[in-house]
Amino acid sequence: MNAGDDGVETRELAYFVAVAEELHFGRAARRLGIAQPPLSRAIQRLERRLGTRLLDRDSRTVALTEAGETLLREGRAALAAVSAAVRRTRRAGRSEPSLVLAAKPDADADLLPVILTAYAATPDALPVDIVFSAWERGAMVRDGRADAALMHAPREDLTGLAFEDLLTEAQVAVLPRRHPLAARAVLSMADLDREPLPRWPRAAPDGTYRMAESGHLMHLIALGRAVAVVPESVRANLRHDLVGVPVADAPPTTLVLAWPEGSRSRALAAFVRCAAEAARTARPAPETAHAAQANRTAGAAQEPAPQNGQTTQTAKTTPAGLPPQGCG
Amino acid sequence: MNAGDDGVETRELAYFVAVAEELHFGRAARRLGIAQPPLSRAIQRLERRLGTRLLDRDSRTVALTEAGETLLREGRAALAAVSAAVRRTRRAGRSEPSLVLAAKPDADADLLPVILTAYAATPDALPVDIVFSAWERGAMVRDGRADAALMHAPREDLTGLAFEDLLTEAQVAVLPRRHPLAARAVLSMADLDREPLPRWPRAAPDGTYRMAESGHLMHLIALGRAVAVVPESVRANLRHDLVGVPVADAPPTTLVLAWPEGSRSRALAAFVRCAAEAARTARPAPETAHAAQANRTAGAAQEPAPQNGQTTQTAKTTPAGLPPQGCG
DNA sequence: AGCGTTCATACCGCGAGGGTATCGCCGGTG
DNA sequence: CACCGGCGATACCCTCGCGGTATGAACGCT
Repeated sequence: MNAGDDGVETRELAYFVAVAEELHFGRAARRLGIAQPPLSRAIQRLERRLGTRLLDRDSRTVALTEAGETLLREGRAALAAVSAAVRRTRRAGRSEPSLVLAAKPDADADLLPVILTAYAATPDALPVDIVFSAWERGAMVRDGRADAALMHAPREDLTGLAFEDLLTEAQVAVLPRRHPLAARAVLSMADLDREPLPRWPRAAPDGTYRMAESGHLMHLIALGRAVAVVPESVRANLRHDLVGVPVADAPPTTLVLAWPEGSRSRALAAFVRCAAEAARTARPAPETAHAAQANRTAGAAQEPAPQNGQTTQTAKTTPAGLPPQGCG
Repeated sequence: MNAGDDGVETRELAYFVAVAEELHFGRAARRLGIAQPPLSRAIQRLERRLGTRLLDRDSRTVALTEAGETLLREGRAALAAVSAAVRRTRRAGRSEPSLVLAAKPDADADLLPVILTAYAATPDALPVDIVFSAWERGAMVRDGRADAALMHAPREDLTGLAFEDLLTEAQVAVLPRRHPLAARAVLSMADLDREPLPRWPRAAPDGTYRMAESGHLMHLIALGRAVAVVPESVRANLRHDLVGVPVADAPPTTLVLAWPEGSRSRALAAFVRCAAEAARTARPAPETAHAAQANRTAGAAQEPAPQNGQTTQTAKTTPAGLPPQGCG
């Protein structure tokens, strides 16, 4: 019933997104591998089709209009959806199927091997490819590059994803062994606020500075250039010159297995079930009390959608297909 | 960094979706308003680009392959995202902004007028357009036709939406006044299972048979052709020949206000906040004074003529700007 | 004023996309 | 079993949209 579009093609969206990101027709055209005039015309055509001005441009500067802002945001989402469709279709067409799991090194609470061996013992287990990424795992699941990802619940943005809790743990501050606070039995966030050092994860929403690898961060900490607040399970793998001190009032972190909303893959459902069970049996200990998932908020990046105490809750869904019973 | 697509255009996706839905090139072509040969070639081109066979066709029958299934699903989502982007951009470009709220007649627990008047009293309240739709409200929010929708939480699919709970209520069975069970003080789902009548909402996930308007359903029930399990608030508006009997083990229903995940609209955020607060304050004190609201139009309009059950009807509610009580 | 930068316009050539005609295949049928 | 009808694929043509080059117009800078 619904044709789905209005003659707006993905190419045009990609063109607009490029211009909106560069705010410069020449650079955008170069990035797109085309000349500048066709790009100008494409934007004009798009504006004509939408019946709205998208960019305020005065031959000296380019700025987004209100409509342009929304098209940038929505257009990115639409392009991501298209390329997710393409990727997932390609993967579904491969003759030898497999699962791609995105993980973050040193951040799986040593659960990864447990999950993998448990799943491998499953009747129709597929091969599982692991890809490591420190800060793109959510995007990888969303755009079809990965089938699932291990992520940290309140810290990372889970909008658009379905997920299953694996393990909730308290957080510790990672400090140099000789740091004044390192001897304390427990800290508070206020203690760290008084530290002159940059703290990680930092609140900065823009991609100012990201840690490509946790080893780098640990090195920085050892050098006395930063402190970090991380899930307590990383204490097990800390360098000898670092210590982890519990932070009493740091919100607990939940390791979750996330996958694209509405996935119908039977294999994925089996993997999720298996991972959840593996996590449950591997950590039979009833977790550290406060499990409150009250504000599992969307706004990891940028400001949260509704600005006042408004909380955006993400729907928690269960894997679609009915997974087969038994996990090894 | 990510171009966003692979040269796959929305037109091609729409073409494929049409064929996949019709499973017939000729009909699909007719539906798309093009001839059949170009459609065949477009599908072939798409298959070549994706490197996968999407349809198994033997000049007598057309069937989806595994990859085709996923492209149908994902492609629909991608097309919805594109048209959502277009619609939202168009709306953002309009000079006189407004909010579009999708509601279901007779299913708002009489909360709609409360919410509307409360929001209208807000400082920068926008005009609110109400569109009624019995079973498409989620899709309307997802694809940008509406900014928000009143939905019922466990009953309706909220994936891809952010939402805020407004009101949780128990469910009642609607029965003809002379029905044997109508005299009972309370029922169980098992009682209804033993009924030979079709029960609504039915479990059938496919769009076998949908009730375009609740009046039709009520009529069917009065005729003794069906029974329904609905939120207890509809008892207030039941026909005289029907009664509502509590169903003890029916899961409670939550009326939620849902909006697109990641919306950045300030107006929407204000509306959501206001609705939540209105619901909270309206609840403890059941309807008394505000029933005679002049603005009752929204909740009262019930007889619009949707011919094929598909059409939705709009009613514009301008903020009269009279009522007291601020919302923030 | 001259120059460089930047977006818009003019004009042109090519190829993708659509149309018509037809073929090949298959299943039903008298 | 030959014929017909329906369907998707192929062949061929044509148009128009997209991209390229050249140039114009507006603006900032020196």
